[in-house]
Amino acid sequence: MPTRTGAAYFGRLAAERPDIALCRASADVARAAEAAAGKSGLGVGHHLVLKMLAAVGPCSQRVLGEELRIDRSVMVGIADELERSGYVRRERDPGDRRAYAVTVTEAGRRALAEAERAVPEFLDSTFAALTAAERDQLTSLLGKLLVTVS
Amino acid sequence: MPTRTGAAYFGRLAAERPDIALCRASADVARAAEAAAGKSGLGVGHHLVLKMLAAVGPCSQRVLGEELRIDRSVMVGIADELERSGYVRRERDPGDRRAYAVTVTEAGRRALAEAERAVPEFLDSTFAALTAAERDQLTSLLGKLLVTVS
DNA sequence: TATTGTTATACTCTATAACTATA
DNA sequence: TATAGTTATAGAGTATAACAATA
Repeated sequence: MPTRTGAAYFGRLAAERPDIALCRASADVARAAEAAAGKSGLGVGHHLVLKMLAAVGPCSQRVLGEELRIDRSVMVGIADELERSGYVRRERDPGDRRAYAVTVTEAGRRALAEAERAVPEFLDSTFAALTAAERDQLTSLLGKLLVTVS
Repeated sequence: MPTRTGAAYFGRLAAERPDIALCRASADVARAAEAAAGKSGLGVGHHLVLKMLAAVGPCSQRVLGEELRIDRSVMVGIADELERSGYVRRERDPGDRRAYAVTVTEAGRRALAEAERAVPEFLDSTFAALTAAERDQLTSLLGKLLVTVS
């Protein structure tokens, strides 16, 4: 039997296996996000840490990592780099001197604001195949999924 | 300022950033898939290769890799392991002697059938938070996304 | 020249274990 | 004992470059 092309097989697979569709879509989106993040000079993890700090205030590295699902051993490097860039300060938490109170600086807020400006365009191009309503639907479905799985 | 907990911050983030929700949901699902695949003895990639071969007939490693998005250098190892398990044969393609015509064996079909039996339960538990209609919605939305991004 | 399969290699992500200083 | 941060390391997953055989 000769070799067939198998073209368009993936479409059938994705229709049958939401898990596979989810993982491949995620890989594509993650790659696009990395490319977009690269332009602003902030990695995705750095961006998220800055964003969370700006939203909830000073946090320990443990809390940042738990919420953002970044391992503490990885968080060390992200905090190092953010600190070296002047975007973050590591102050000791007076209530628990083992922990840092990681704090955004003004420069960090500016870098975040600049990175945030690129987000709508990134989302629009990445999710261009979906209408606004469909995008909301997707967000809602993923939200339900996340509650149980994580 | 004392360190705050930041609990439930991720929910807000996911509601605002479908890309992040997608990537985290995917990571969770992939982990569940790996665990489920581990039980049947077939890795996820091995399972997919067997499934595609059973569905479309003998394929070259290149075609398998392109469709399943597995790099050819990785496909070598998967084909090696499937061959060593007796699930696949590598016959030379008479039409192009550079390429193999990778072919499922009977043992391969049996292993695939057994692995496939575990899939519905895996999907039901992984996507338990969604109704059947919502699961279809998700599949359809991801399908639209995949067409453009990939 | 280009392509299939192969090998070696590298890079990212993630995870684990062990250590320190604090609790 | 347990926890926060740190370091080193190891394992996946993915990607690149170079090579032999063939087209």
